[in-house]
Amino acid sequence: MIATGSVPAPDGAPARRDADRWATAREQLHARGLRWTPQRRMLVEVLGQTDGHVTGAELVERCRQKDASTIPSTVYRTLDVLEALGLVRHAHGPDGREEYHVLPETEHGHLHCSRCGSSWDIGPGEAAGLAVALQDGRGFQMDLTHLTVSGVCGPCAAATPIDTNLQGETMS
Amino acid sequence: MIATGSVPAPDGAPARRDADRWATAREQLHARGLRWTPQRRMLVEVLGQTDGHVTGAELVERCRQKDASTIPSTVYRTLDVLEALGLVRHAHGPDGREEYHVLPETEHGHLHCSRCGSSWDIGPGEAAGLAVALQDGRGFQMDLTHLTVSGVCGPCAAATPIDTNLQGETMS
DNA sequence: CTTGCTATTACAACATATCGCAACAGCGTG
DNA sequence: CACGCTGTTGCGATATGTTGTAATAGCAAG
Repeated sequence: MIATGSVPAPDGAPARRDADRWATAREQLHARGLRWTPQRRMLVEVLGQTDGHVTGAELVERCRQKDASTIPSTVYRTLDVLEALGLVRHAHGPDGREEYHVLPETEHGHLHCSRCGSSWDIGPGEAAGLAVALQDGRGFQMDLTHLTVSGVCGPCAAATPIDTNLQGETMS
Repeated sequence: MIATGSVPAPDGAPARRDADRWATAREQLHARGLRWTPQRRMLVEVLGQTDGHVTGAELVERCRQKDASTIPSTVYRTLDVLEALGLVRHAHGPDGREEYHVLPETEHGHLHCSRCGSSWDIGPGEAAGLAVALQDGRGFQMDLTHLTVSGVCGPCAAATPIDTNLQGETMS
């Protein structure tokens, strides 16, 4: 896989425009003096076949399927680089694990029910209230893509009206 | 719920009231058929001397100072139990690591600047907008104590010219 | 005080992510 | 096309949590 610069033909990739986005990866790396290596090429390929969210471990796993010699640290480091280029974004799942978003999805955050484990996307509209409050109050610019909100969804709240909440201890 | 009104806080010293909260830990455990062990006693003691936020690793570390034979898994499992009792809450720092809140602090979330690394608390007021939007829109009850918002704080945003049009170049 | 049920612990193996460092390799140059 | 600067990789070590399991010990009953 010594793709010496003269092989512009991206092997039979699906005719999808998304590919264009990733096709620029190499150029973007070059533009910053970074390199286009087999490992990076592979990860970009995997990402190109991905949509939505993926955990870091999942990406490592998929890369391993293509190349069993894949090293985790390389994958994580490459993801850092791609994030710097704006090709991916990461957030943290409800359990704190890394979770990557493949761009260019609509910017969104996540909602996670701690009771049933389901999760949904949060659009800019719903987060606007918080964003404005933080912006006006502190000039803080919220990063919606990194936002994960935990709580209890409607169905679960309705299913278990009375929970063993001991919080908010009424003292004295 | 067992409203133990047997110890109506002999309010001698203001600081002592915090101790009372932890003093009930044993009773609360018993009330659920759980046990009061040296390990739990130690962790509760450590938590009693803590305020604000602590990472799991930090707690493990402090317990180790009191008892070098402390095992991490025991600490984490005990924290889970204490969380079920409502004595502590956990969230995830910007890097996804566990972060515990010792109650009864005012319920709050966290704000973290990805540029300078500083962080602040978010009060119920600021989060109200989001909470209401999620509640009205989906009947979702947000858990503010588990909320961590990432973004760029005012000073950092001011220090760096606007480049949001390009691929957000998040250094690091 | 002894006994017994079972919640808890210690410990080891795993899982996920990061870091240090020496060897390697991409790619611009001569 | 070889050279060499420097970005990258491989890989072991480390950090932080999680989980399985046999052995231990809290606590209440007898």
